[in-house]
Amino acid sequence: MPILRVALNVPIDTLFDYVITEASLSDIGLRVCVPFGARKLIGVIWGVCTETAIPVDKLKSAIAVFRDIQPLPADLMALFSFCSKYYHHPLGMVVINSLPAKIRRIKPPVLKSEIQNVVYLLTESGRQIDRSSIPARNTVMHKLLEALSGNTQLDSQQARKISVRAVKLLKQWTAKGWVEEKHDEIFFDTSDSARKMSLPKLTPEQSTAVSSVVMQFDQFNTWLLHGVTGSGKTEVYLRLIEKALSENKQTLILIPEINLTPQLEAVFRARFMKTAIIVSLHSGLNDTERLRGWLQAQQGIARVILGTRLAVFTPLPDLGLVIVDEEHDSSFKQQDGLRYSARDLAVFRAKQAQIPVVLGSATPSLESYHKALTGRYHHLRLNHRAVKNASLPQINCIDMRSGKPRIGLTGQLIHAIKNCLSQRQQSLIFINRRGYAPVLLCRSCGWTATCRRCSSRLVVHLQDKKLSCHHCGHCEGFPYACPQCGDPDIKPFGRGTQRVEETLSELFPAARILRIDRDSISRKNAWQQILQTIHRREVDILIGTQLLAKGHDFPNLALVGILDSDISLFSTDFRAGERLFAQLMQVSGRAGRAEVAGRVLIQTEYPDHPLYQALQQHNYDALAQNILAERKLAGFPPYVFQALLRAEAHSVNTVTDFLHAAHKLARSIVGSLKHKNIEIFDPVSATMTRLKGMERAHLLIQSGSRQNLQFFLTDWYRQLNTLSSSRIRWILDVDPIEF
DNA sequence: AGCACGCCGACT
DNA sequence: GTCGGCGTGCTC
Repeated sequence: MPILRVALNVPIDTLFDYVITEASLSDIGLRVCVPFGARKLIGVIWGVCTETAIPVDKLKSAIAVFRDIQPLPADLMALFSFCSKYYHHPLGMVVINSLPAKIRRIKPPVLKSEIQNVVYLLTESGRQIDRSSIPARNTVMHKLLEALSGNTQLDSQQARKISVRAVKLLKQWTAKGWVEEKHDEIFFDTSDSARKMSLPKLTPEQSTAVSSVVMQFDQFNTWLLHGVTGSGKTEVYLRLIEKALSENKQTLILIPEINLTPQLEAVFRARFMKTAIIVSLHSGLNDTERLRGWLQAQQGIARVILGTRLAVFTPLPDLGLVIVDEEHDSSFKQQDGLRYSARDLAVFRAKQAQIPVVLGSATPSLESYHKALTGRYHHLRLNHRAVKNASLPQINCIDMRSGKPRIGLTGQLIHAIKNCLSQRQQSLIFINRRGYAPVLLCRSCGWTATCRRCSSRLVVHLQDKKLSCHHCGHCEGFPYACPQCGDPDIKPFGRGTQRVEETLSELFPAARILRIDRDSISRKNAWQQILQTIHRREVDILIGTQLLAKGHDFPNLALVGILDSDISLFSTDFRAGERLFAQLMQVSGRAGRAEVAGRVLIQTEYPDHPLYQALQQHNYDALAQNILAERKLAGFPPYVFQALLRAEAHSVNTVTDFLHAAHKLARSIVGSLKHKNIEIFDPVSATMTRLKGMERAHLLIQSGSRQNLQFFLTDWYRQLNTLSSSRIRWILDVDPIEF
């Protein structure tokens, strides 16, 4: 009897064998339902063979093989294997967790209308409904009828935009005969005329970039598309996608996890609406939508796949091009469970498929930049802005060494805002700290409000009279007096977005001020409305956190003011400088993108700091090379490769005991002389020592050779498994970016 | 990760 | 005498 080797979603890095009456090699990659202990699980058939090392009395029979969906393609399975080996994470967990939730269930999904979009339209009797007979308070019904009037078709996604209940209503109306369901037929005009709409003219730099990649379109190459903000990287992507489409290839585009997906999606749809199906895979999708996108990609129906990091695991039979936009963005690195870097895996996929991969950024990660400098990546530069007359903003520091203003805003910045207001231009104040104030302080005893579950201070949110922990979400009421000494003189200390908003509305009572941070964007589609409000010039002053910094165009923005960025200059995290620079470059890039000249003012006590100097000169290279030189000297990435053993438990002792044992183990493994070049550090507590009630610490391993590090980790990981107890939770983080 | 098994304290 | 607490260990 044949034996199935099955990958299961359990934290044991091994395949499990099952007997089955009939199976063939073509079943590899199919889902299978198997008994596992006392429960039933779904797994993926990783191999079919006739022998097993497992004693016969232990072998069980598989329950059912699912053939509703094509097996996972071999290249995707190879990606999973690589991922499991490289990140030292159980294979089954890698595989199963990257599949759409609907096909991870023991009960297979109902697939009938998944792939083809169903559209709804009014029937003859539906058109004769007397709308006045429907009570006015049934607003959803009215909106839906309005949307369907004039023979308009709606798909379920459009219906959901009207209301979440609209989809259900459509089903009810279908039953009543008011509405009919139709399978949307997909017509594509693949003629040249359809492709060559009126395209924007490329700048010489853009043309060079496009033609360089196009010339080597049939081989693996990593291209670092290094273009200043507003230089038109998106247009380069669009031309390359067009090339891929013309060769009948699929394109995978990875984007950071921010609310910018709809924007980019709209741009892509506008360009390729007539020529290709675009699928968007982001966190806002429900299970059905995600499955539909995944299946359309897997069947080759979708030609352009736009998604956040998880999309790197999509099956793509005709993959011809990979793009990673904002490649420096840290959201490409998963920060729990399997801690993979979608950017690195994207490069792996391109290599696998022997196709080009384009990493785009205005401020590349130092890892990528270093690879470009050393020739492993091809460096493509866009040094000029693409829009006519749009120049890079002028960036200046406001020297605060002579004294910090009590209200947090210098006279110079206030004056600049006033100027903008009088010229009816918009300004943006960037402060990367939400809430009213970061600290609540007792003036007489020095007590500060701290979180019970985390080693963090509670942030003052004055508007709802709450103290809130930005790490675990814990919220509590505002105390009337100091809980330690009883003194009622407790005061918010420092500044967040809310306080800046308060100050500015006092200074400019007539100005229309809009604060944009995670607190102000509570509702889901509020973001779209906010952007429209800004574009319609219904706002004079914007106040925002990094939410505002990324990717959006604000054509009328003339001034960006940056507050309190100095803290990051002296962070213990060696990547803080790199991140701050990227962020400030990014937010500065919001100014002067169209024809309004832009200006950026940075309030700082360190105007001579190399980071600000480089920023003022728009000189990424100077700073990057400066930091690289430091890193080389100090022996930091990208000159060494790191792995972090992260551990957490309720008690500190459990964590330290485990890490000390792991440390001893590591030393003995290295001592056996099998391993070279491995540097083992002592266990230290994490930057956030306590998080959500868990004590956290870690142990760093470093090596000048990625291969040496991997050899070591494989040995170490195997033995760590025997060391663990139920009290401790641990994980290996390969190429960590947070500590 | 689950889930069973197992060994000790408070209940009808 | 048993219900249930969660520590330990196994899952093809």
